[in-house]
Amino acid sequence: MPLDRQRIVAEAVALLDDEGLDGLTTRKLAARLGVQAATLYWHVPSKAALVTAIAEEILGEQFDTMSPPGPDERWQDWLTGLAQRLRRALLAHRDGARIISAAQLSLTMAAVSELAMSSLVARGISLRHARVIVLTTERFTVGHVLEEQAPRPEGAALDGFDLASFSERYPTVVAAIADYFQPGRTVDDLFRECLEMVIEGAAAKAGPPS
Amino acid sequence: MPLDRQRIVAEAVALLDDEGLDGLTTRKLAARLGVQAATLYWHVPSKAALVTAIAEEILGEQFDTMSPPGPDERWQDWLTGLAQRLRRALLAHRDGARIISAAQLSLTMAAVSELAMSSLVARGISLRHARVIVLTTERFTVGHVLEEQAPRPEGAALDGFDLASFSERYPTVVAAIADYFQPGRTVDDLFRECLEMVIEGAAAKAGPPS
DNA sequence: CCCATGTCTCTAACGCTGTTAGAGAAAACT
DNA sequence: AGTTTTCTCTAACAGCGTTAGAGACATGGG
Repeated sequence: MPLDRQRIVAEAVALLDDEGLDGLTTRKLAARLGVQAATLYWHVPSKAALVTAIAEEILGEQFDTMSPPGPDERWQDWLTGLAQRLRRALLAHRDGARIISAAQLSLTMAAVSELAMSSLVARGISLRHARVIVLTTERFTVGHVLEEQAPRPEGAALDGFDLASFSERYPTVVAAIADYFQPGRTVDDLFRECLEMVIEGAAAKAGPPS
Repeated sequence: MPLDRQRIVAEAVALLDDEGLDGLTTRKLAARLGVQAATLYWHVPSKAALVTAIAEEILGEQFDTMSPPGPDERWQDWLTGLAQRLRRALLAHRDGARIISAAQLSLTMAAVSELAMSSLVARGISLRHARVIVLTTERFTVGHVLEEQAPRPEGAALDGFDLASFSERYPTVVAAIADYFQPGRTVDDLFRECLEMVIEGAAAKAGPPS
């Protein structure tokens, strides 16, 4: 069975999950496919293009089917669901947010934006506002997941890190983190609250007269 | 004059501005300092630590002095200014947002969060809400600038990119971009509008009873 | 049947990266 | 003067993305 682009991308995603973006290497990927590294270049023009293809693959897992908001659905709720799917797509794979950031131009992302903006416009929101709302939601989501997936600082980076003096200097931050580690609460709750806030701002901006 | 950590970081920022994050290399940096690459490792433990130090330097340029909101100042306006300063810090240097994302743990950023959260708490906002507000604002800002600084896709990546079919498939996105290129409007306006929206959501969430 | 053409993979290498080991110079203390 | 500490050097390692060019293999034409 000959190698093809789709198998390469699929195996690249698997390698990404195993080793992260920094471990995603043309040689390791080739080895997994039982092939020499140079061979990949017959199917894929560059590693940057491979990363973009990975991004499409990852997004495609959550956005293979997209539907506009139902007639009785508030656009706020629909957009919230969209953002949550985007987050789920990024979280489903290691360094997912970094992959999306590194991707050069994602058609899937364009399709998401298109559907979102046009749906808002269809609800009577101005094009400019729709753009602001969708852009803000997307960029916040990516920014948020980017930090969610940031590696817990290892021992090496924490030489001379004194928790006591940190707590003294930044008591509110520490208290906020402590609150965030309360038993019932999860990282999903935090995202939901933040997103809710963004969407609330969107509603305020979109339909003050409505 | 012997080499010291501060000179290394300063020159690293200059190199960053000249060549971007991908061009920031230990050997090039050493050459600029008239030294061998290995020498850097006596002053800095690793490149990751160097990137973190660069992040601190960049943030420090905008946040060397920080003051809480004035007694007559709305916290919304104050927080808006803070986010705008953060954006300015990131935009002031090439790949600034990527640098901040790659940094492992920034004390300056912690100080910003501390001041922001405690200022909101001082205004009667609950700790949890303050955390959500500050986190959302910060992450949105980083996510936004990250895309602002993303390289314009080059000719190489646009093989087989057909603008006509793109406009056909994603008309709303294209229209929104066109709107955004109108003569009077700048990228700063777009950020301001998005940020305004976030802050408005924050106000709605923070003070429903107030 | 043989040859040519395209498709796919190989070996080998280039220049680059971050990083380490260990030698040496120079300056500062004892 | 001798020893120790501070700083820089040379040399090298393993790994990276990428390219050139040689070969294997199948396919289709004369």
